[in-house]
Amino acid sequence: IEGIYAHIDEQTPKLRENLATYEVNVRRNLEMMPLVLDVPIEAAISDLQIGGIDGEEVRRLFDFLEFRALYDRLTEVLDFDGGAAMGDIDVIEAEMITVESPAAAIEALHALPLKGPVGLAGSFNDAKELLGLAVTSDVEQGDVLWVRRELLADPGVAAAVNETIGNIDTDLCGHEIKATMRALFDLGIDLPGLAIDTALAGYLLDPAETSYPLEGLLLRFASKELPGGDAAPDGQLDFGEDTVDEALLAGRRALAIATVVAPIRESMADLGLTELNTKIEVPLIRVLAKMEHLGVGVDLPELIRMRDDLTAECDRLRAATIEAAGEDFNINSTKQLREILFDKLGLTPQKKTKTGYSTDAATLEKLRDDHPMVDLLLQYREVEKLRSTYGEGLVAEVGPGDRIRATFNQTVARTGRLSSDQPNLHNIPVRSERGRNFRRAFVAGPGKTLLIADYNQIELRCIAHLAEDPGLIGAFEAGDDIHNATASRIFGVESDAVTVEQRSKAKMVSYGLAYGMEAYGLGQRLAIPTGEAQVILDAYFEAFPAVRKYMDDTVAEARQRGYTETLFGRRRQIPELSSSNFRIRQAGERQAMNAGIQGLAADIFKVALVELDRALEKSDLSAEVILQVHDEVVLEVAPDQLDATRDLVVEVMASAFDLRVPLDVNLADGPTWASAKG
DNA sequence: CGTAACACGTA
DNA sequence: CGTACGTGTTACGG
Repeated sequence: IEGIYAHIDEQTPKLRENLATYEVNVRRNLEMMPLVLDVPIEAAISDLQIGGIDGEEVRRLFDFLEFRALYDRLTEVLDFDGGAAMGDIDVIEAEMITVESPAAAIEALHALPLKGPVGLAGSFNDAKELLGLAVTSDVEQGDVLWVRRELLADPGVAAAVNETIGNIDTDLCGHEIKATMRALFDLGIDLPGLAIDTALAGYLLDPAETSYPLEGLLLRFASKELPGGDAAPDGQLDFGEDTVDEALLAGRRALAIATVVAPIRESMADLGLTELNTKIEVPLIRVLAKMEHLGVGVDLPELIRMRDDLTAECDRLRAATIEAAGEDFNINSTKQLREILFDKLGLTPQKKTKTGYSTDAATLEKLRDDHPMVDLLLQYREVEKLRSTYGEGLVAEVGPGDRIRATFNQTVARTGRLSSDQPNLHNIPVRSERGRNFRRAFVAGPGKTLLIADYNQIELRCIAHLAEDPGLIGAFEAGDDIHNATASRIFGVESDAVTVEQRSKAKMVSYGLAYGMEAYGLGQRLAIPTGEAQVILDAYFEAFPAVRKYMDDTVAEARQRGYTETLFGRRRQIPELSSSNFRIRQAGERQAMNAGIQGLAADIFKVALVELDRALEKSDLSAEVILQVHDEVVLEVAPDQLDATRDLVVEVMASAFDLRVPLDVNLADGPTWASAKG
């Protein structure tokens, strides 16, 4: 506790700020939910990140921070008596049912009651290989069946799993279950009956968290703990008991999941998240697991060739840049580069970062004519990026069958989008010619071809729908080139008289405003004075007045409620909206403006993905979705089914959701990902 | 070894 | 002084 106080002395201003917003939330909770107040105090303790200290210390901490009044109110309403509530937390314990033969496993699986929520927990080793499966048998008794991997690999056992917990009617529950589903596909096991994933539920309740550990949910929603969870902190030796076996750890987790499901469902219902969860997010888990399981084919020799070519050119450009600089230095070090450019060569700094003058591409672009090394450096940066991130990076991720199997994260992006890692397939280059070449290395499997479908201007269409702007809606309904139509209205010229430059500016404005861009930012991007940018912005809002009203209303509503909500009910807290810091508050306003737009587009896309997978499974087509990039899907298709698959994809994507404007879908096909061009 | 900072790729 | 991400690199503290 002394350590905490010492820390508080340093951090007091920041802590006070956090606690101020926290207090607002608790007060609101107190007013809104006077009967379910066991949640806030637990949340309070975990929010303060002082888990492990007892009630008396919590009280002292509240006291110290001058929140004694709040504490008193909480204890009064909660009947929370300091120490007792913290001390008497139940610990989850499991009684494992283990089986030694396929026959015993099959019998045990069929003997599972499967009544009420069934907790399922996979166990993995460091290499992320599945070690076995824990399935709750009797949650009250704490009985959990453990089936280890060797038994799951038996076809009879796999079939029994499919027939029991794979049954669509099972109330199957998991936590970060996608990884388990993905591993089970290898064994021919499919779990289409999944009803809820508690980590995903945690994300829907608050998408701003960085992770959703089961331990935290268990404490918050069931006031229980997992034993042995408090491993020795990093850097300290753990002199605890012998290694607990994997089966028991997974068993406890399975029980914890089954325990926490009911109150989590209640919370989701309270926030209106049930339909979003059951209709979209949960079904999406299996679709993503399938995509991850299949992976995308790569032309490995081609990829290696590209990497080697880039390496050679990198070496050449690095040498040339250092030669031009007249001094050896680490070209990848911005710190060293700054000294060369601005101290030694005396070039004019453009803008500053936290640690000194910036050396980013925009800066270097302006200095290009001032010294020969600048142009070489820009070339080096471009090639080095391609070499390291995409050349080396992609080659390192190629798996069995020359396929790359990324992870599609469903609980990361605060807007509801997906993200991809290991590798990130959402940022494979496309804009520059050289970068785009990497897409030629993403290929269809043997005897297959790729079909690529993407939504045309989906975010702008979302704006048109949300703002109900007659001008925007009219342009989309007429099927006009939207940037041309916008330019025509902004600059007051006939649509056939719009110049390339005007169209480009209109495009910049359209996308900028979805992010809350202001005149200064627009001016920077268009390389024009802020005043001129303001004129363009004013003209835009005059042409599309409903858009400005939508933006204003959205921010006002978000500020009043403390969160934003998409059309599908996806919530996002934005505490920055009540910050006393002008800059932070403005950032919050931009996030609020963007959340409904990007979020709606993400929701529509998720619906399309789920329905596309469902329609393909129902059809006799063999096509499979293998990639997703925010508004684009890539499918692997048998060439003789191309026409039929195209029809189905367009139909499903275009009708995923009824907006006030049509959803337009672009199609392309070919042997590689490069076949698609916007 | 982990983290911050910078830079830069995508929608 | 435009939103949302993930990765590679260097620098730096423990």
